[in-house]
Amino acid sequence: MSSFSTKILDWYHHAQRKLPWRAKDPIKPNPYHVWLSEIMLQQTTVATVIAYFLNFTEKWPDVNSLANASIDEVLHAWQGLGYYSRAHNLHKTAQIIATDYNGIFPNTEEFLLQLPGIGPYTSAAIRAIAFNQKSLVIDGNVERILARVFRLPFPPKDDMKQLRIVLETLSPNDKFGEFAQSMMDLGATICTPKNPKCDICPVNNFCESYKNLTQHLYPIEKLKAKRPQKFGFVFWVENDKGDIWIRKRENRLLKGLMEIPSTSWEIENWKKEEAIANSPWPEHSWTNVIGQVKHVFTHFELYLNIIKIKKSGLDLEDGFWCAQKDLKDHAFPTLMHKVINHQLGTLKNK
DNA sequence: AAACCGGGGCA
DNA sequence: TGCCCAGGTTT
Repeated sequence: MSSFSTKILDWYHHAQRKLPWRAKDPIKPNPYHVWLSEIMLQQTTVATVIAYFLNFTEKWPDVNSLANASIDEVLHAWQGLGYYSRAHNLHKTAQIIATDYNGIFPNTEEFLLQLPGIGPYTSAAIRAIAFNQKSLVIDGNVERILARVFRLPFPPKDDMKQLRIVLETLSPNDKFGEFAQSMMDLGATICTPKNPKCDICPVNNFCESYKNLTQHLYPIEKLKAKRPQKFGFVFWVENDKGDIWIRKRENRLLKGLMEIPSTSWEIENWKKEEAIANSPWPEHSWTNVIGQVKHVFTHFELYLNIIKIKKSGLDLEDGFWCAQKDLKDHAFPTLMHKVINHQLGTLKNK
């Protein structure tokens, strides 16, 4: 009787899922590609990541060239991908590897964990996939598979130690990188959150929940808190030439990205007069609200009211005029793309 | 231990 | 529209 790992590795080789960061067989994995893809894939789907990965590797073919880029260039290439602290940490880590490691990726947990943006998951993934070391790679896919195979009676994140123990019992003694990737592929394509395709699953013989057709009951879920709503105003300022006043965010949320100036975002909606009093230009006569934009973050829903003035010769320190055709050269979060699109139509070159 | 941090895909 | 997701850092 075949083992779990034999079955899933056979399936993995047969499926031959082609992803741009995956090395083709005789060629060794490129640690730079593995690292870059793993950072991009945090909280982000494969379909979204592919285009960003291709663009990054074309712009910056190796870790040294990425280290030599400016943070603004990196943020611009990252815009739309979300979780922008990943881009800051990516850039910092590239510079550390270029200067402290002579451009060579470290391959031990001790050194990998010292790099910004690399925690236990990413360290394990890099060691397995880039260096074929034995490590226990546990992401959301693997958690879901383990919960179903073993009918785990608790939400997976509540006991990571137990997860490592049961994963160990399924793991092979070689092909560590392929096993890690095969588990994540299985979770992404067969052992999916909804409607898992158990009838064609290569390891359904090993799955205790499938034996009782209880796979839909696993993993056990935690209760989630409801997302609060927040409200703000954005101030659309144009001069005679049609240029737009923009500035760089200093707040921790969306730090380093550009914005159309806005109030803070509060639980209570602003009255228009209060919002204006808190704008950089409280003395000017603003239009009524000319548009509204909704954006959902992980932890709150944001509703923005847009108001507008036409003004030239502003003399503020925290921003600058940007011609409409040059907006594409700056890194805006998707939230601000919605505001710009509302005013100007589709922003080109997004 | 819990809160914080974005966005796109999909039913 | 609501729910899902290839985590790490900060508090």
